[in-house]
Amino acid sequence: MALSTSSSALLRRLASSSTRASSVFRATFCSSSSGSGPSHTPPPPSSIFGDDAEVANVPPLTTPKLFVSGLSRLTTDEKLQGAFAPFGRLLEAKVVTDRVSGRLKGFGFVRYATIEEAEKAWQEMNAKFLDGWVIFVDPAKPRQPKPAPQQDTRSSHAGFTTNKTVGWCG
DNA sequence: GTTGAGCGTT
Repeated sequence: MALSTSSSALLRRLASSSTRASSVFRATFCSSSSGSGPSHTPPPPSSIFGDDAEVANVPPLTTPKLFVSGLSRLTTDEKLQGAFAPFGRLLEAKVVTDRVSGRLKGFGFVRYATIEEAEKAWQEMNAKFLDGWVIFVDPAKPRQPKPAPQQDTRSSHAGFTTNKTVGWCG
């Protein structure tokens, strides 16, 4: 099963209406009871994993940079930084702003010092509330394929000049 | 004065 942005996109639809999201969450938690069952909640079988409870539930990150979506349009860099700061050393926390409208796009990026901290923040902050909205954390993709590394086009004196020996030596 | 897809300006 693919546990990735797809599922996040699905959940985000359910969590969109903040005021009416309670019914969605309630339906999620009430799905165990089929109706004719008592209100007694069965304890979780913690010993089912035995002594070898090693589940690869969390794939390792390949980048210390995280993509945070679902942000409120009131959430700024500082808010993002304040929310992700206690989980590790943030090297950068930025929300993306639209240059045309001048407003926040509703998602941002956080970059930690190590992948380890980024993983922790990922687990701790994914599908959590921030500024009244449910945010989703995912590994960030590389920013750009680096299209133009600035080659000097002014070099008319490039090292490709064919040194033509003109003239006769005699 | 925001209501919602998505991966960024330096």
